Amino acid sequence: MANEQDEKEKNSRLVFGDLPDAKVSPTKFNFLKDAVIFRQAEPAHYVYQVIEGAVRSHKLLSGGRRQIGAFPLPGDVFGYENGEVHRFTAEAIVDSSVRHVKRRTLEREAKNDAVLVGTLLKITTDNLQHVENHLLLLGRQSAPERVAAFLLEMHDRLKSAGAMAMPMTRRDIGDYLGLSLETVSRVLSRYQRQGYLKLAGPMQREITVTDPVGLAEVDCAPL
Amino acid sequence: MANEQDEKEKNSRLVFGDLPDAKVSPTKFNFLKDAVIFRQAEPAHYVYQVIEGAVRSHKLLSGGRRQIGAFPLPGDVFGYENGEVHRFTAEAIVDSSVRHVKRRTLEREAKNDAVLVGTLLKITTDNLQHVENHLLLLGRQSAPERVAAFLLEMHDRLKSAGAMAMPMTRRDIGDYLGLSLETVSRVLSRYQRQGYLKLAGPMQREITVTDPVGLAEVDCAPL
DNA sequence: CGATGACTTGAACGCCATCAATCGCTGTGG
DNA sequence: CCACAGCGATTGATGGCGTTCAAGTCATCG
Repeated sequence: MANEQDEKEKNSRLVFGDLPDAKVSPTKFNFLKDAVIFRQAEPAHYVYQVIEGAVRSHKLLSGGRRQIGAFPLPGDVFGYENGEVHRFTAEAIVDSSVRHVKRRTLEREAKNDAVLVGTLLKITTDNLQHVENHLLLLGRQSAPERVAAFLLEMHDRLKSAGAMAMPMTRRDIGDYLGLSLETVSRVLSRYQRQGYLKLAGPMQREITVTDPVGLAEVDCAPL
Repeated sequence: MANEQDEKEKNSRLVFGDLPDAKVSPTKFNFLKDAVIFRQAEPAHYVYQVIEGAVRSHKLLSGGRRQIGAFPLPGDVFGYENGEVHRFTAEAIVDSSVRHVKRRTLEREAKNDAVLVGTLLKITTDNLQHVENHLLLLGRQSAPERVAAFLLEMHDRLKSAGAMAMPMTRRDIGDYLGLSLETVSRVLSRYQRQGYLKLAGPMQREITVTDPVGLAEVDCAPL
């Protein structure tokens, strides 16, 4: 919690950096916008890490309904499944580059490396924790609360001084929050009118949170 | 998937049975209806298993809003957190008995026991998978779909020939599905009228699913 | 420069929550 | 033993929040 960026770099180094060069892929794989990185139910041969760009991982339902589970950003590890298959589909949100390592390799190395085991466990735990918090959001929070939570999450993760350049569309945000794209748009507009944030850029994708404390109050504190 | 009951017994034996007797608690702990087993944010010293009865694990939000994450039933392991604290509160739904083992003990043993490591990983993975599926349900499914999914889940887990004796209230079900208790009641009534199930018993807590295939069609298949 | 895609905003609808009344079962005390 | 209080479930009425449908604007791209 103290320094998320350091954590991320530590994970990165441990999972991707400390393996023998022959076994880890030094190559960057490039994916164009909307390209599929892996599909749900495919065998999970690789574990991935975003180098640059942004990814969305989602599940589909009949009728074109979609639930996005996470937005892996640069530094984030994704697609690490303990099961045999991927449980989400992962796509590049914008042109992105990614590196990967064979899951089998990772597991083999882990047998002789207690620290690596811990790192993998931490990735799973963080994953689990994020999903558990998202349960509460999807099950019991109102639209304004959800959008506030999203903004605060991104505010934290991007730790940008100033405007955040959101790579995802309003529809992506909606599918992450269990809302329609119109509702997301309306709530963002309202927050701008109320002075919580400022929208800018060509598609209003640059968001500057001007009042994180106010948003935290809206995103009703747990308990 | 082939035989869930066997899986459960295997996990049970590996986590609770194969440890030196001195280290595993042979005692049954009894909890009265609505008693708290552990609380969210408490240090997670123990891992638990339901022996008999039923448990609910939940998170709270302001305004009395509650999201139940799981209903551990006999044989199920719960409260296994890789982090230092519990992320849910666990309560007995009805008078229940539970056994537990120290997390530290488990971790120590795991260092010399690759199989135990696998078991713990599997518990975490199952956990993760369940929560991920629940995300989709809470984010994108309609009330009738959610109730159908719940019925099918219970139908699978209780593998009872005939009536299932639901230990939880309509409110518990609602808080699990992100619905109001009234909506749960209405949908159940409608399903009974439509011949999908039969409600019986003092508080209509005995549910017999008469048409699981029909319910599976309602609970819109993923893709 | 027309076409496409993303965003916003308005209007109307609908699903589900909320409020409220009733019923049935359980347990308790007169 | 029975009246009554209390809890859970059901069912109806109403309303609101968010979805859906529909324009209209703006930026990007062929």
